[in-house]
Formats: sequence, C-alpha cells, structure tokens
Amino acid sequence: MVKKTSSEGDPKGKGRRKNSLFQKRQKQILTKAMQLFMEKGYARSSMREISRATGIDIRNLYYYIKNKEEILFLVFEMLHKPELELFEEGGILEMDDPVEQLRAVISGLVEIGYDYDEEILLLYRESKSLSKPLLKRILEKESMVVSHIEEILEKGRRRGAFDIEDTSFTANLIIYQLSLYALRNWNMKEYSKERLTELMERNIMKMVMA
Amino acid sequence: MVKKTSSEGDPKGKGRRKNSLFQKRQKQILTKAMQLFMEKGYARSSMREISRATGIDIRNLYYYIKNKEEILFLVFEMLHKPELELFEEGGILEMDDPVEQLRAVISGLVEIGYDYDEEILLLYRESKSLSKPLLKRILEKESMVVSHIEEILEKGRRRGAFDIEDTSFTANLIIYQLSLYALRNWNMKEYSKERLTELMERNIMKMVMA
Amino acid sequence: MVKKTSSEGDPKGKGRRKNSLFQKRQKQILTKAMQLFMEKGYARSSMREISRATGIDIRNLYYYIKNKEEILFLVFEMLHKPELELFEEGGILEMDDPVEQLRAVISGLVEIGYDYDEEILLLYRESKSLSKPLLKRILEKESMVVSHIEEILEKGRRRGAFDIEDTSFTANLIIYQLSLYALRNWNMKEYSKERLTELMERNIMKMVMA
Amino acid sequence: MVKKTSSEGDPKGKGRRKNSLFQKRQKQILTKAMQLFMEKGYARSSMREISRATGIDIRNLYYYIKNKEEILFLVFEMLHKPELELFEEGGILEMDDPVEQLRAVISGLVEIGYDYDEEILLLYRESKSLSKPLLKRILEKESMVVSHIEEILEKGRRRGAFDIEDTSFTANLIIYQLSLYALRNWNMKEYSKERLTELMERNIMKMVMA
DNA sequence: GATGAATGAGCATTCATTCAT
DNA sequence: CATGAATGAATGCTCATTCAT
Repeated sequence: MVKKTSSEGDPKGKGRRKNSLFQKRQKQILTKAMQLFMEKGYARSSMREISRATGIDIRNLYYYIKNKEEILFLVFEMLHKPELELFEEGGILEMDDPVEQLRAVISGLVEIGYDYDEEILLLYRESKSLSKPLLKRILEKESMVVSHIEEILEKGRRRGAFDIEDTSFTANLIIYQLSLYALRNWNMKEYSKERLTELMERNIMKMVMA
Repeated sequence: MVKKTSSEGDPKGKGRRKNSLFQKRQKQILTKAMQLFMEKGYARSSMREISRATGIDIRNLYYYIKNKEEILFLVFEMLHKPELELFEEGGILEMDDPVEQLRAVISGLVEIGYDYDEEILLLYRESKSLSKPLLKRILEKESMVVSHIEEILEKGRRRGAFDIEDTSFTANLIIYQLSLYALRNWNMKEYSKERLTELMERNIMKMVMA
Repeated sequence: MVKKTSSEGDPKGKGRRKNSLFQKRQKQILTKAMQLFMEKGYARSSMREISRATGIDIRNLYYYIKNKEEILFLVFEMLHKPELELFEEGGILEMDDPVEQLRAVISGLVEIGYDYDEEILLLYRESKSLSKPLLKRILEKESMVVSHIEEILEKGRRRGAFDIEDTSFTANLIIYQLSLYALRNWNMKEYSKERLTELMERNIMKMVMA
Repeated sequence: MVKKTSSEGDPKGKGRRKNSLFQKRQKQILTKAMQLFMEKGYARSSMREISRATGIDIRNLYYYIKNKEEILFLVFEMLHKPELELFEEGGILEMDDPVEQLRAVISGLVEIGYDYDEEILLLYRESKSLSKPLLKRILEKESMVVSHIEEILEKGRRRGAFDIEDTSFTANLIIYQLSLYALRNWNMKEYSKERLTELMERNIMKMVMA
C-alpha cells in the first residue's frame, strides 16, 4: 500500500525494513528534528541536538538515517503527505462540481496551513538547504498538488463556472495564497481558523468565478 | 544629517562615521554578503567567505560591522528601501483615485518582486536568523508598506470603489501575492515581467473591485 | 593434517574449523579485503567496507576473523605463497647448475612480480601496519626466499661460476630488484613481461657472473 | 632564487610569505609530522597528534597548512630536496667523465639512502595517500632525478664506457637499487654505510661497464 | 589600519568492536 | 547463524570573534 520512496527503507542495503520498530525510531527522529529545524533552522540544528532531543545516541542516529540532509529530505516528504492525502483520501477528486471541489480544497488547505503553519514555513525556508537532486524529488511532489488544483480550475472553466486566463498561474497563486498564514504569521495571528477560511474562500472565489 | 546606516551607529566608538570611505566599504560588504546569503543561506555563509568575497581581511571586517548578525540586519534594511521608496518617491501617495493607486502599487511591486526575486526570497527565508529585537525593527519597516496599502484600500472602500471585508487582511494578502514570483520561482520562470504584471493586476482587481 | 590458516586457530574456541564452508568464507573475505587494501590502503579500508564488499554482515565478519589486523596478516601470508611455491614446487631446488637455477628464479620472480605487482606493493607498503609479532612471522617467510637464493649463489660461487663478494647482500639485492616493476610501476608501465624478464636477466647475470 | 611551488607560500591568498617566522613554523610542522608519519603511517597520524607534537594548537595548524594532505605533500617535496641538490649543487653535472659521475651518484645516493632510510621508506609507502594531482607533481620531481642518471648513462654509452641496452630501464633500476637499504632495512641493518657504498658501487659498476 | 596568533566551542561523521537475543 | 543496539574513542576541519602589536 505504502509506496517506498527509496531513501527510506532498506538501510545498509540488507533486509527488508518493514520492521515497525525501525520505522518508529525513524519517525521519532524526524519529528524531533523537525521541531528543531522549525525553531532554529536546519543549519543551526546540530546532529548532537537531534541526538539529545530524541534520546538516541548520535552514533546510533546514523543507524536510522544516512546523514543530516536525509533527515531534512524525509521531513519534507512527511510534510507533503497531508496535502497529498487531502486529494487522494479526502474525496475531493471524486466530486463532480468544480466549485464545490475548489471550496473543499480551500478549506482543506487553510486548515492544513493553519495547523501546520510552522511546518509550511519550514518547507519554504529550508528548501534551499537540500541538494539539487533531493530538492527535485520534493518539488515533484509539490507539483502534483498544483496539478490537482489546475485540473479543477480547468474543469470549471470548461463548464463556464470559472473565468480564468491562465489556469497554471492561478493554481500556483491559489496554493501560494493558502500559505499566507504560515508565511506572514507575524501579521496574521489575530485571525482564527474559521475567519481565515471564510476570508480566503471569499477572496479566491471572487477572483475566480465567472 | 546623514542617515545613520549602522544599527548601533558609531562603531567601536571611534568617532563619527559619516566618513564616506567607511560607508563605501560597508556597502561593499553588505552587497557581497547578500550575494552569499542568497546563494548559500545566512548560516552557511561564513565570515571567512565574506572576507574573501570582499577582499577585506576578516579581522578588519569587524572594523566595519559589529558582528555577523549585524550584516544580515543591514542587508535586510537595505532590501526594504525599494519598497518604501515606491511609496515615498513614486508619487503614489499623492494620487487621488484609489483604483489608480492600487494599479500603480501592483505594477510597482511586481516590478520589484521580479527584479529582486532572490532578495525577497532571502527576506522570507532568513528573517528567523535575526534575533527578536532586530527582527522587530525590520518588521516595523515592513508593516509601513502594509499600512500604505491598507490606507489605499480603506479609501477605495469608503468611496465605494472596492468591496473588501477586511482591509488589513486584504492588504497583507496583496503584498504577499506580489511575492509569488520570488517565492515560487521554480514554477514561475516561464512568465515575463509584463505577463506577470498583467495577470496580477487582473486577479487582484477582480478580487477587490466592487 | 590440514594446515591451520588462522593465526590463532580455532576461532572463538568453537571447535575445529577445518569446515570447508568456513574456509571458503574466510578466503572470500581475504580476497575482497586485499582488493580494498590495494586500492585504498589498509588503514583507510574499514571493516564496514569489507563487509559491504563481501556481502557478509559486519558482525558476522568477526565470526570468521579475529580482528582487522588478522585480515592483513592472513592476506600477507596468502601473498607469500606464490614465491615459496616457486621454489618448493617449481623444481628449482632440484636443479644442479646454479646458473640455470638463478635464471629460473629470475624469470619466475619477474613473472610473479609482474602479475602480482599491486599485491607486492601492498606487501611493502603495509608491512608496518602489522604489529611487531605478526610482522616477525611474515618476515620469517620472506627470509626463507632469501635463503633459497643465497644458497644458489653460494653454490655458484663455490663452483667458480659466480663472482660475488657478499652472497647475503646480493641475494637481497636480487630479490629486491625483481620487485622493481611493482614498486616503480609509474615508470615501468611501458615494459612487457618478456622485455622485463630479458632485461632483468641480462643485468643480474652481468652483475653476478664471474 | 627559490621557485615558489604554489602550494607553499601565500596562505589565505594575501601577503607575501617570505616571512621567516611563518616558514619556520611550517617547517616545524613538517618535521614533526614527518616523524609521526614514519612511525605510524600517514593515515594513523592524526592532526591532533601533529598538534600535540608541534605544540601548535590544532586550529592554528590550519593557519600554516591547508589540510592534512598538504602536509604530506610538503613533506614529500622536502624529501626530494637532498636528491635534487646532489645533482644541482654537488658538482656532478659539471664532471666530464661519466664513470666518475656515476660513482659520485652512487656514493651520494647511498649516503642519502642510508641517512634518510625511514624517509625514503615513507616516500614509497605513502605515495598512494596523495591524491592524483598532488602525486603527479611529486612524481615529476622524481623523474628529474631519473633523467639526470639517464643522461649520465647515455653519455657513457656514447663514449663506449658503458654497455647498456636500455638506459631508461637501467637508470630506474639504479635509483631503485640505491633504496635497497631503506626498503629492506630489516635485512640490511648489519651493513655500515661504507660497506654498503662499496658493495653497491661494485655491483652497479659491474652491471654497467662495457 | 594591517598583521600574527590565539581561543572556546563545535561541526558531521566514522571507527572497530561487542553483546544479547 | 542473523539481527538490533550499543559504546568508547576519534576523525579532519570550521566557526565567530578577539587582542596585541
């Protein structure tokens, strides 16, 4: 069911790592590391600190992950899950009405962006800390989300519900907009999740509707 | 009345530093450091590298700046100039028609965001690298821009030109939107400055107009 | 009476290890390790790499060998076999004419030195990586070869065929000379095995003949 | 007069490093490091040990040398000086009689090989520890010595004094032979410098003379 | 102002090896 | 035999910053 993403699983090139203990430990590392990265940034978070935070000896840390960069990569991968799940398991793709779909996307992504504000900030902030090839793999995941939105917009336009000049641009704009709270939280703290959803929906819909 | 550029003024307490050579050197440091920060991030750019890039011996670097953090602070300050100048010297504040004003803001900020895409990315990316008090001083500058936009929106609403529920929210949204190109450049490279301006204007206007 | 290969015999005290699977595995380890040692040197080749190269888990590696140093020791022992076999199985010791004997030794050792150039280099290069007692045991094997040659020279001198002042010195010089190709291969690559044999024979014979 | 070898001098790309103190410190590092390398090998000698041995703090060590490999390189360069000086300052090149020249070379190189036996061993042993480009630069120095000898042999052959088939081969053989003491000292300790010179001269001359 | 020298703190990563299961 | 987990000890190297001359 779960597609292996190649960098996880099969450490040391040996036996299968379905082993749940191994995965539990790895997740534990990722979670704690992510917290650190959010607080102090990737570069300033040392392996020693991750070791301290997880309670796993620093040498054994390398038993679960290849190196520091891989931690960031796996964290990024983890962070893309909610967005992808929103589409793949949230029933959005199955809806017929594009307007309804877009509404669902907006409220879903606002929700995510609100609950995971720091995580999304991390995504934007530290993507450059990843090496080219690894970053590419992350961006591929990202562009899947964009594609999903673009398809909705496209459908809506065909049906005459939306008035959009450039669906790719607008898809990017929308997904970007939905990170507003995360990226400018210093100015946004006063808004509740509900209020934010409301405002976002109103603005985006107005921007998009025919 | 030369505007003090240093965050502390009077470095090393050695007397007035209106001295133009001093300022020239400092600007040279900031420019090179900024390039490095954009390429490798703040934390990964070492003082040694800045020294190498500027040709100024690392120990003498400390003659011109207090410490590494101050460099970032001064860079940030420098980067806020164009935006502020847009309002203060671009004649926007003097216009009467809010629609016209907003149009001018959009095209002005898209222009800046397009030409200084990496710089703006730096702003978002590294703001957390600044200590609280220094960050606060930067955010104050930022909020002046927001205020300017908010006033325009407010005026437009009063005159019935705009249909906006929450001007503060919308002001934030607009300024944020105008950084789209900088923050998602991996998906935006295909758009020319003109096309971008056009699309932004259309979308924002649609979102805002009564 | 299987010859004990392990320096300690009876690894882990778990019973006789004439067991052929055990020996096969051990040889496999030695061969791969030797390759690594030749490529990167002993100190830089890690047990982990040996594990990877052999496909044997690092922890099980210790089932077949006592420690890293023993690997080097066993490799060294293995590398001395060809030289010793040349004398013991090549029929040289049975010849009567010392000139003929020397000729056979030269061509035999050039052949070995040519085919096993990297291995011989390893022998010279890493002998210091062995602890004193282990090294001593290796040098004893080595000195057997020297003795064989010395005896030939001695016989030739007695018979008036050779004009040699110090047979021990000359024996050492000869065996050393025959490693020329291995130890200076960066300058020797142009020479074929045949040409090398020819030149070596001519030079040594001229040096030695009455 | 002294040709700069590019890797020495001008640290940090700044001022001239004729500065004798700097060079003194560097030489101090090289000497101590060389001792360590001879005793324990390059890979096993840590920067920390070099620091301890020189009394120079490990961080300041990097003020005088770029990295560990550069130390080895500079040591190698240093070790080639005596050989090169033998030719360039020993008056050998100015002699007319090739036989006399060769004699001088032999006694000179035996002397060096005897006094610097461990150093020469180091040269052979650790050359592979150098990266390709750096090794190449060392081998170039080495081949200058070979060339010098080859020229002498060539001259002697032209004059009918020597009977040599392949001067390049023989030059290599001679220089190699003269390292006998260094590379096989475990079997050579009994020989005094004088005795060694005598034996070497006799053997090589016999090998070479018409 | 340019230099030589230092310093306290730390970095990511690897090593060979062992042990209990 | 294979596996999970640990451990003590290093490794080479870099950091920002200071100070005295």
